[in-house]
Amino acid sequence: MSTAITDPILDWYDEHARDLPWRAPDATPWGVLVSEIMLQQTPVARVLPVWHAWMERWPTAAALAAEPSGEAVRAWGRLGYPRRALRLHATATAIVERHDGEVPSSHEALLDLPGIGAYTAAAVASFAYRQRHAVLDTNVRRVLARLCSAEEYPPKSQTRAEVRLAESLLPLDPPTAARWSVAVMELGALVCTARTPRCVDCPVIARCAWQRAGRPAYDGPPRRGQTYAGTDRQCRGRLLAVLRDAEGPVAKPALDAVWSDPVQRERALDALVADGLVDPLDDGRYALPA
DNA sequence: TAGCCGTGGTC
DNA sequence: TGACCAAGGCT
Repeated sequence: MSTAITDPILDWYDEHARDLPWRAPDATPWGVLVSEIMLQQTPVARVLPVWHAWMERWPTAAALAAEPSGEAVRAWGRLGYPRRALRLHATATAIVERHDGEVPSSHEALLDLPGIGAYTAAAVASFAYRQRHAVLDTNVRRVLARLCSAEEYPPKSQTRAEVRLAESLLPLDPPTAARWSVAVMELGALVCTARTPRCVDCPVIARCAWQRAGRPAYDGPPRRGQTYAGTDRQCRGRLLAVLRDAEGPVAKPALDAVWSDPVQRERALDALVADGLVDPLDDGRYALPA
């Protein structure tokens, strides 16, 4: 633990943290969990309205578990990666069945829930229950890569060295560790950004190895560009949007209309059914899952 | 483990 | 303008 790094970032966070609803004093563990799932690969600005509507409608895990999973998929709207909605519904069900309706507080129990991996388990345990865990998301990995390794970007996949580094920086006191975790994430989101870091606003610029090295440009393998137009993903998105926007079941021609290539369309539709995002009815129509 | 899984904003 | 990016997880 190095207070020379942690203290300035904690102080910076106290002054500059965004006022986000899932950080409010009255935020529930369920609200924190919902926010973490929604925020996976999705910007805060797009999550905010959906989170508010979601929490209004389903203030508890039990409330969500009482409804068909298709309602979760519909309420997910255009957040993207709709399997997250399905898994969040499954997690709500598991919380009711296995944890008496309460979001579990142990990292291990959280990890057992569908759609919750190492990051999200650590985030919920830290932010909802003030525990001490290394919280390694894309923001934290980037901050630590620059601050401690003089690299512009972290490695493509997470390494044990990164985990060890994050653990070594964690303050010993659990509530302080939890605040530190959210503080580093916030620093990465607002100052130590991927594209154009605002180093002039950085509270630890004097300690930054990347800064000292002259901010060398990333020289690793090319960071994968994810093309989208024409992919199965785009096709799936179009098909699911038809079902989301419809009141009830939809006839096949309505789906055929949104994608011209029949081979790709059928493949995508089959995959949506296999994923449980689409329910093929006996009468030949399609619906969101019951 | 690399590839897959949505969507929209940014520069 | 199009490539890159945004609080990952699963197989």
